[in-house]
Amino acid sequence: MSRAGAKTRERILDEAQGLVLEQGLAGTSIDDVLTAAGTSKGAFFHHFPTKNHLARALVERYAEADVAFLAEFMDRVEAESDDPAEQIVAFIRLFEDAAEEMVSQQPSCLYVSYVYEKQLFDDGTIDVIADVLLAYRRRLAEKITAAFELHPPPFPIDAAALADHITVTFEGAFVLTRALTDPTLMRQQLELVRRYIGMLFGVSSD
Amino acid sequence: MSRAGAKTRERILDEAQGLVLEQGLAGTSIDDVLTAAGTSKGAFFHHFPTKNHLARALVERYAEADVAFLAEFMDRVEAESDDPAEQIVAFIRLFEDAAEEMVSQQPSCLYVSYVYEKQLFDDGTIDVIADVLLAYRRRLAEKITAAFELHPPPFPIDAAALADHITVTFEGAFVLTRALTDPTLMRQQLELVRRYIGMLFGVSSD
DNA sequence: CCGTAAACAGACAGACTGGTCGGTATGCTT
DNA sequence: AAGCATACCGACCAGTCTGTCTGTTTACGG
Repeated sequence: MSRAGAKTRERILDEAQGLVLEQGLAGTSIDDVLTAAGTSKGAFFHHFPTKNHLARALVERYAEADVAFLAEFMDRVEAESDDPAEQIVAFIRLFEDAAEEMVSQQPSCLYVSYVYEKQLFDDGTIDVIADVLLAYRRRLAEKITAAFELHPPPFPIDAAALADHITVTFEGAFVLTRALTDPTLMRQQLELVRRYIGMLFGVSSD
Repeated sequence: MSRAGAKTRERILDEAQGLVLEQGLAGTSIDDVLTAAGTSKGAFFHHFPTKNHLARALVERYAEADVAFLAEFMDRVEAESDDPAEQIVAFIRLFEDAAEEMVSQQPSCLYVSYVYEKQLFDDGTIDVIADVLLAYRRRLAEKITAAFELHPPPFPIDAAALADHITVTFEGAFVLTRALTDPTLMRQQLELVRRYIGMLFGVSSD
């Protein structure tokens, strides 16, 4: 579409994301975003009809990148090994690096902000988040199921729940990281999950 | 102190807690609280000099109850067994029941709301949260350390990190519960942690 | 090089915010 | 009964919020 317009739109999204991650949507005024992005009310409402449309665009962009992450990491670990158990362990290792990077930049997740301010959004916006979480669950759970066929677990265990445990740990670690201002916590927690899954599969997780 | 006053104050705190858990502090106006509590501006500012004082009072009450929980549960599991490993497993089991109860009432944790709206509060308010999290870490970590002496783990593992993993899972499960509207998720996730710790100790976790 | 639409600026409106203030009701103390 | 402190009410104020409007600049097709 527009040539010049796209630039401003991106700048607004970038700055808004930083601010919303830091202080939530309700805590971030449009004027805050304008100041950060160095632009005007006119420009803002030219690109977004309402504040909620910005919120929606934000989470969609965020979710898209997240899904791309999942796909890329999965591709990489599948190229490295044929054993689904080793693939998952390798996946978490990649995840650790990416998560530590995120924490060092800004220890925050847009999903948490959004689900804790639910009433601000129409249902569709929260659905975007649910879809991504379910995508992670599905993709990881099928790997886990395959891994359990090769490496039977010591006790019956739900593959979807174990898949969720990775994202649960990820989101939970953000909370503690913010509360305790400890940038090392994220990696530690994900490493624990990696060890856990390694043990379940009876596979090396070093 | 005051007899009649305490009632209104409590009502304000109760309603405010529900609203803040649901929609965050920035998303909750004083008028919202007044309507819910069926009282007036005058009453509110009689009991709380500012909105932030309410926020502080809220989290202090919440934290106090949380610390009491920790103490009570620990007492109960210590009465049941002398093996620290079994105590921790039993602790998580109690935790599961309490957490499921919380989720069914309102799947939300005040700590998450607060740390994701940090800039609204003075540091002291976040410190209240950090203190509780550290109390959990300390109490659980010393148990874990004791348990590892009786039941050496299969690989070196940081007791504090493992202790944190319980609270990380707890907080993270809230996030997914809210996103997916799945009330069974909390118990599943805590059960996974219980199994994990049971495996590490080589102790039954059924 | 002109016309037209997109891109942007910022003054403005109106609702809502946290917080103030003057006043009243109630109950305890002396 | 007088005096006083606590508890409470709701009109009001100043500032902030989102969203609108008018007008100007920019860029691109013909």
